[in-house]
Amino acid sequence: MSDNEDKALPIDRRIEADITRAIYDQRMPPGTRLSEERLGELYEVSRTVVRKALFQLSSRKLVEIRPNRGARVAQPSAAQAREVFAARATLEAAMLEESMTRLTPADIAALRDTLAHDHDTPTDEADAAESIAESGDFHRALARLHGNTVLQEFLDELIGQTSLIIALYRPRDAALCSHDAHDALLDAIEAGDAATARRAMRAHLMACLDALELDPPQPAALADMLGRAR
Amino acid sequence: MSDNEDKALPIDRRIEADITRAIYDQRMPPGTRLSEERLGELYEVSRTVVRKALFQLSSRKLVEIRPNRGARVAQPSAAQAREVFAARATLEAAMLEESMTRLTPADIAALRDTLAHDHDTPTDEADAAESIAESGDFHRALARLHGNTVLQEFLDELIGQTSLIIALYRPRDAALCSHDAHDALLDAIEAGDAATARRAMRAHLMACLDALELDPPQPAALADMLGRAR
DNA sequence: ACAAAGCAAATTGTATCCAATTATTATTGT
DNA sequence: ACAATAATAATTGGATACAATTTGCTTTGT
Repeated sequence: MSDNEDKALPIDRRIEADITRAIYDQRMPPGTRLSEERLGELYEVSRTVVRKALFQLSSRKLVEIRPNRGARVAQPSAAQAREVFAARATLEAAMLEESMTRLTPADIAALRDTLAHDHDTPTDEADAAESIAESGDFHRALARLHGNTVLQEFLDELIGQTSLIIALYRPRDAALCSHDAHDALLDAIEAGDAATARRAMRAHLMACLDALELDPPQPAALADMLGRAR
Repeated sequence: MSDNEDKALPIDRRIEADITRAIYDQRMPPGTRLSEERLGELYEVSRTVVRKALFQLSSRKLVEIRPNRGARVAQPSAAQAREVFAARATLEAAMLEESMTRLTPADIAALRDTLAHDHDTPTDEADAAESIAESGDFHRALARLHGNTVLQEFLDELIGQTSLIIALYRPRDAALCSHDAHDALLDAIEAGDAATARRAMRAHLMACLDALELDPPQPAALADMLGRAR
């Protein structure tokens, strides 16, 4: 009875879900090799079904499959990172603006509850992973209020990719997409009109993007590290 | 030398592309069964690679795979149809509004050329299929001007699903997403500001949606067809 | 003659096997 | 001792074989 959590969903879906969760929770860093045979023996299943799961994951851009070279957890480039955030800004701003007419005070209260619940966690150390996951949840909850499941699912994909981007490009200490930022965003939503909310959302996402360290970490500074070479 | 068009792309990609094109061109109606064995012998390839292609297609929602029941060309429900059009309206309106600052007269001229090229075709009869494909091309071209490839690819998916929706729900004669409508849209873009263009795009897509016959074609009218039954 | 159960054919799901490619290690020559 | 090359091991791509499920048909009983 306490064997697997979801008993109904097929084994390949379970593998997919497990890897997805591991990526979201920052346990599987970008670049991690995903050997078909290894995964197969882990789940006691043939490579056939593992391959199926890996292909599904690659269609969501969470893993990258290079021909004859196997699958790895994807490593989005800086350019891709910028595009994902730009896409999120466009999409989430538009969705929020359209939601504004329908947004009830109860909706906003519910969102605040989610945030308050998160405030308990100290946000101190390496549980930044949890903070990132919760940030995603907030954006997902906001999108759900819009009501369009097609856009919801697409945003889900983008948020998933954002996990990888943050894992790759977040500076050592900086907390990203802080709860405070979400609080401020909610304030703007509550107080302002549609256009204001739209701008606030875009500003928030662009701030998150700016907090990243997308520029290469000194690729040519090698000489310096070797003393007074060259 | 004249064997296959694209020699470089792997066989599973080719199958995928062929089916995609067949759907776009309305040659493969929704609901068409896609037997793994049949496709395999058609392309002289094993079921393994056919399955791969079919799964890719299902992730783009062009085919529907039901466990142990095989794959069919997808049949989006009326509810899904509405959501896809709503998603397109939100997305394309937002993208267009953001493009407006960058849009040069040359861009608009290029778009008009595409439309003029299409005007040649009489739009008379069953080549409505071609008209539909060209309509998609117009929207794709417009999206390309925005510059974000992530949103571009997503819109591509939505346009693909739109092919299925039109195949399912377009009334007998009515031409959908007419060239005239696109001309008018371009006029609005050329003349107006960002907000105007946004509204024009939304109005255009909603007009397309309204032209569809989404309501069930008299599911309870069966009795009438059978004379004075009941 | 009709309904229901059972049987047979076809189709999908999964495992295993072989071929092809890539990565790693060993070897050899300078 | 190092570089380049050759041999070997490991891993993925694809085909075949078998198991499980579904579908259509036949048969049987009332």
